[in-house]
Amino acid sequence: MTTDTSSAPNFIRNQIRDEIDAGRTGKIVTRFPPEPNGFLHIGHAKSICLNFGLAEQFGGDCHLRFDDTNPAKEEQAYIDAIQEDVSWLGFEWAGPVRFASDYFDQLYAWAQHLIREGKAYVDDLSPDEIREYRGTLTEPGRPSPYRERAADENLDLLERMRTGEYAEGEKVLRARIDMASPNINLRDPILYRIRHARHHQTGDKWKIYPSYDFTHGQSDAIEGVSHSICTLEFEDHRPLYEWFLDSLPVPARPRQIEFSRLNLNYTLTSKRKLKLLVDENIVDGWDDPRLPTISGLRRRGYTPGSIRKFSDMIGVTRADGGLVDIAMLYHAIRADLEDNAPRAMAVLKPLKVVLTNVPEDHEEVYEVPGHPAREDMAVRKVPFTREIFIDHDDFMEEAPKKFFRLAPGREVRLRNSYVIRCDEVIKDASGEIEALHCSVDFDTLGKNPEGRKVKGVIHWVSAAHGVPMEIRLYDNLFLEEQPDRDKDADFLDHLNPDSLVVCRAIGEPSLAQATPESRFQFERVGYFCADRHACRDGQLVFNRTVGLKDTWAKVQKQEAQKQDAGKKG
RNA sequence: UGGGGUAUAGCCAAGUGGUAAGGCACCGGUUUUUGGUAUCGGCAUUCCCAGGUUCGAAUCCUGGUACCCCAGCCA
Repeated sequence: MTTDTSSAPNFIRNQIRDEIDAGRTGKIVTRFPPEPNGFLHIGHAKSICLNFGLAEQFGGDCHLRFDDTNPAKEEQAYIDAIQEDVSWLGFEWAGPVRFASDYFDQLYAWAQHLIREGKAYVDDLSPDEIREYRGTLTEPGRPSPYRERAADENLDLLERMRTGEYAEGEKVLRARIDMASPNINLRDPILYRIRHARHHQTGDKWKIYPSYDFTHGQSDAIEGVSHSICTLEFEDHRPLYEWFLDSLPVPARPRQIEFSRLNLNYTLTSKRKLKLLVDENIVDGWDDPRLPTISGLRRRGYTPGSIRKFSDMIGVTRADGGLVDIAMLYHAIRADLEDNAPRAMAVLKPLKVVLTNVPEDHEEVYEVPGHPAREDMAVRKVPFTREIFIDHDDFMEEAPKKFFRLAPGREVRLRNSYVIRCDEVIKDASGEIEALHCSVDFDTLGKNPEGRKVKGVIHWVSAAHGVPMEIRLYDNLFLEEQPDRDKDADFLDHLNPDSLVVCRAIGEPSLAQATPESRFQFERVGYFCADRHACRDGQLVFNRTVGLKDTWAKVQKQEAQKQDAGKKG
């Protein structure tokens, strides 16, 4: 898979191009600024591809900066996981990993600067009172009684907040802007709040922590970020972002640009809700293959290239309220794996077939290409014996005409091997099919049979040589396109009870060598990835990344609908 | 009902006054020892709606409509 830089244009890229052409900008510096309060998901991947992609395209830098201003929600484990995800996607940040907390000293000095300028004050109002004084969407706010405090007093109070003299919630530092602004973000936003919490980077040094608004733009400025790209919900914060840059002696003048965040159907891209699924053990951790987390996609079998391709496909715009079809993600990974995944045969629902005209001790071994179009991939040895397994879905006792597979009296090609005919169906006492007796046409190896056309080809595995495997068939976690659309309902009501189905499968012997995270196409079935945790110590465990397109399933569905309509009509 | 945004096909999305790119999905043909892949063809007389300007409008103007975001000491 190519890791070439995206060629897809977008409004941000066009804008930067124009700025460069007009000589209005210097070095391009972007940043990816996650808060380490959870794992990254596909929506973050879009932002990562955008920010790192822009830096690559324009010969600039992209920083990785943790926006760690709220120690109550953050953990070192998330910091580690986020770095691994970004690296896995194939991006390298410029310079060291950065933290907003690296700038806490500077931020504090700037807060003092604001106080001296009469642009900030310590407020003693309680959280409830602050909300009340803030007004509503349609009514202006009122000034706090503490708004006119003298600079010296404010300086002293802030210092005492810093050293832990007050309890949480007792005091805050606020910007002094405009309590009547129609933009609520400008109604004296909070700059610092008291938190007696240990911070993962700064330990117990601070008892107060700066807010996002007071941190973000200044951090960008300190790092020399030229373009600070974020999602649409921060658009209303831009005047505030600029107010701080205008009010402080910052070393650079970054510009904030917003784009719309990604919504994918049949899943969730809300960190809070993903965390709930993890915390409630509804899924198997943050890297559960059903989650749209980067680590979940990885474990499911997605490649970095496929995620980058997907990002290119969906584009970058300011249009909101959209919902991207997950079929696009499926397309992206199929396109990658079609070219790059070696092929193998695996039987998910084994049905024994006895080839009655093959001697008991007969054995032949085929050398089969690893990939139909890639000669660089190693050939594999596929043994053929009297007893084999085929997939239950490839046999029907009473088969419709359009069924090109095995049925009593019908012929089918064993992939890479002979044409066989089904002579007899063996059942147990309860009437369940136990095995099939078939006969081989030995004149069909590598050539078509005389005088008749055999349309069907099915995969199979030698019973004597096949290796047992656990296969995990993953499907969408939710049944609804937008599980959290109804704000008053519980999105958990839409969970798909069949999002994970486990199969006891049998694979061709070459699969015994599969290493964790190796990917295969199981021919006629789908793409599978050896589970990075469970596939070890001789255990073979594969996750279904995505199925192959299935025209037969589509035909079946249409036939069923026709029958339904027939009954009703 | 204050403020800030967004509307182009089932979905994503180019397009910036010269006569609607592309991708996904879908439908059909060809090839095929994967009902896969590949390949060929189809898929918006019209751009949220209504007026207006213009030789010419998705693009400009006016007035509507729908949807998204904001009232955390979260980010």
